[in-house]
Amino acid sequence: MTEHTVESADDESLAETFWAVASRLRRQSRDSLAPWDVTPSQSRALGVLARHGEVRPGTLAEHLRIAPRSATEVVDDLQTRGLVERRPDPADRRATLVALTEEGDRVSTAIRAARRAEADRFFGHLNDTDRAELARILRTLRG
Amino acid sequence: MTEHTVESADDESLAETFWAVASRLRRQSRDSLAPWDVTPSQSRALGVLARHGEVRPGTLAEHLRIAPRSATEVVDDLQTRGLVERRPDPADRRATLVALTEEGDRVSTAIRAARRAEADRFFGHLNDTDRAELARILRTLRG
DNA sequence: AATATTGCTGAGGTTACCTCATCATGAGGG
DNA sequence: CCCTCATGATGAGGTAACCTCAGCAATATT
Repeated sequence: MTEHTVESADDESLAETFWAVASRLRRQSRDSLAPWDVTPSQSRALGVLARHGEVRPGTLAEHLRIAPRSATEVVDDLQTRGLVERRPDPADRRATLVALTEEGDRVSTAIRAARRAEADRFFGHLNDTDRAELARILRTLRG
Repeated sequence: MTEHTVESADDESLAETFWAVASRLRRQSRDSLAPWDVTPSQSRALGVLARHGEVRPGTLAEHLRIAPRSATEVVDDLQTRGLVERRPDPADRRATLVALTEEGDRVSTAIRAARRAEADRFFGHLNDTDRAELARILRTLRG
């Protein structure tokens, strides 16, 4: 007998399974970043900077989908570690531009390789078809 | 030309997409729990208690996959809200049993319904096939 | 020129975890 | 029976990754 609510009994466990996977992935991410003493959120910010070059904190926040204030925080941490520097935005004296330092560039490159290896380890258990399916379905859900 | 590392260029974005979805789901979860002033981690604990009846904090921790100390904390919060009570374990005077109060039972039932509705809203965008595929693939990854 | 908006950051808070140390109780060996 | 070791819970204290709200400076609007 088909239910009115879409497979309700299973949806709860679908969410649960999703979170179980998330937690595994999170742990593994954390571990694979350990060599650089960089947290996941810092590494995400490094990724944005590597892809977009210098950006304002506010823009960084948009890319990371976090509040501007939170981006300031991540930038602070990265600056303390010498991976990033702030310079005045010549176009607007209120604004700051955040850019990778040379070391930030080196580290972010290394991390990108490590993340790739980590993703291979994690998603590599799946065959090509399943991986493609997963990507497609997740993109649907991302909204 | 097929790569040696499994679709490396896409795996990074697969992880990214995964996290984007996770973040959306987390926000929605939080919102759907708002009426009861219960946090997601508290609701997870309520779920375990509803399913397993009274358990020790340590057992609860295992089900939630968190450290025993952290379970103590969740129980504290739930007890403060009157949703849970601690009673001595008659079988071991070191131990405590955590059980839902009547209100805890009511709330956990209501939350279960809300979570179901929420999952419908979230995963309901998918057709039956995709939802089954997603469940299957995630179970593979859960390990 | 006056007002509103924008960009950043200080202050302070929250959630959900963690480890380590402590204390009581329980279990097994001699 | 006592001694040692293991176990169950919790106090103390810490962390990451967010958040809001308030305030200041600079720019944009009217």
